[in-house]
Amino acid sequence: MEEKDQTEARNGKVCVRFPPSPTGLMHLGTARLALFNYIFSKQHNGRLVFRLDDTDKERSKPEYIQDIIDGLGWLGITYDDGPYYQSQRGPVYAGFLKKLLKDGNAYYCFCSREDLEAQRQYQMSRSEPPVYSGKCSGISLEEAEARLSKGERAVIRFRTKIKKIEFNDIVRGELSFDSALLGDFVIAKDLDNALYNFVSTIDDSVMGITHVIRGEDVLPNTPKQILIQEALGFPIPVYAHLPLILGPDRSKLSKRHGATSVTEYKKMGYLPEAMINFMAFLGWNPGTEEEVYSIQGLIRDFSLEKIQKGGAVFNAKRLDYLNGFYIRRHSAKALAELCVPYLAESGLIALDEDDKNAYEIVATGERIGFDYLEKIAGYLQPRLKKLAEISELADYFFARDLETGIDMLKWKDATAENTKLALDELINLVSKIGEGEWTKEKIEQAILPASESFSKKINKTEWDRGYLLWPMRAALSAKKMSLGPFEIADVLGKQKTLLRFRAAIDSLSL
RNA sequence: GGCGCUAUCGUCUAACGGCUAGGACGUUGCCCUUUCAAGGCGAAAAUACGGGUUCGACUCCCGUUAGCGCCA
Repeated sequence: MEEKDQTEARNGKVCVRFPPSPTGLMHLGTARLALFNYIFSKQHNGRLVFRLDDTDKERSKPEYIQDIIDGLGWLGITYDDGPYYQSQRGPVYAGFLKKLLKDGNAYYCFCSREDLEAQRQYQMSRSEPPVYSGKCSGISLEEAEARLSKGERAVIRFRTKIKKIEFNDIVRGELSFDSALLGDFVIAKDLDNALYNFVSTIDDSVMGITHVIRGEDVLPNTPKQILIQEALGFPIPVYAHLPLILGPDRSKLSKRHGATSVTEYKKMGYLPEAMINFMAFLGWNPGTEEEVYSIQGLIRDFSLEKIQKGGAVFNAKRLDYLNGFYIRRHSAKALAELCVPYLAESGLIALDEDDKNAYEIVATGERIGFDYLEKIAGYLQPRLKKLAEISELADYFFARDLETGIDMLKWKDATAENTKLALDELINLVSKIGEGEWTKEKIEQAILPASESFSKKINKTEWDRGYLLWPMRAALSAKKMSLGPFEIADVLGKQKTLLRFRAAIDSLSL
């Protein structure tokens, strides 16, 4: 409720921001921050500003910017304003630095790195807080500028007022910091090179950000930012510091965990809706037992107040489960459409430039329609955790010759002779099914009863359909694990099914 | 070293100060089944520790421990 009051007090739209540093690919932690800001802005009919905090010129790369933009696009996270680039906003920051200098809220510091380091070591050895001594705080602006013009080097420090800084964090409640422990901190290397902490504060204020929703790793920066905002007469935004996403070792998710970028998840065949659902439930839950949430559901039920305070370890198995769940929710048609790029990527099929509904099986040159893919997708649906797995699970539908042989084809203790008998029987049964009635049900009706009597035929006392069905499945798939035999036969069609049975008999080399 | 944040099954989490501490993933047993999945029904699995406050503490307070974060 308090949050609402502060929101209204801003006399306008709620405005949030997503300001990644493009110094690496966008991983889950960053994407989740974007997601929560997006949801919050939608809930309040507000505005989301996209800003690239690219002041680190060495580490910021255009390809990382592209990766972030691609990732957001894929997840369906849109923004209302931006992207802004901090690297292009130098004059704005210089202006505010000059103002602080002129008002005496900042000053030039000529202390050398070595002196500062020595002082810090000394303070730490005496268990004192490592704060700047304030040695240069008495140097007037005129004197400082004179020294600068003579080529002396200096940084710009903020003149910290000793006070208790208190603010209300939506996630963490009342927080208070003693500014004496901060000292006069550095805000810029010089007028043209303001530091991260300073520029992001300036931008948040200038851009009218009402709610700063960010990771708790920057929580210790907040008092400094509030001090800067106060000195410049800016309103203080509402803060919400979210718990971090952790790697398996419980440390902040980063590159060394192999933190996968969002675009990488796309390549592996994760669905954006699964990613959204998964990310939202890292640190948040609706307080009910409902665990399936679309973006619309999140906009309806999400609230910052319900966010967990502790960091959340990323659980890949759960993501896989969710992804499989969402895959199963699609229609066979929709799933097949999603799978086409993966099948093409792995070289199983080629797209037809002229006919959007036609594909070519690369290994055989055979032309197939979309219905072939749709059938496969429908059958494979329960086994798919990631879209990219389609290629491995469906490869035998796109193969020319299969490697079978006795070890693959025999069921349990069956001999090569038994197995040949089974395949002969299958050819016989299948031949009787007309092309026009070639469906999974018809094939099953033709073969299942025979499979029940077949074990007797080869003098097995135990009733076991496997003596007929395993060779069938193996002959059609050449795999120890695959779809059911009737499903495969259905997809393959009568001709290819018979062909594979004969090839299997040949592979027995009797 | 200083400051800060955090603490419920292996993981994500639920539980106005009041039930056998609930759910999900994972693990596991059974069912279904030619294989592998999916599905159905079960099981094991947690309040970090120590003090208070209270008739009663996962919940509130203090301390300890541990983890993490920030500062160079």
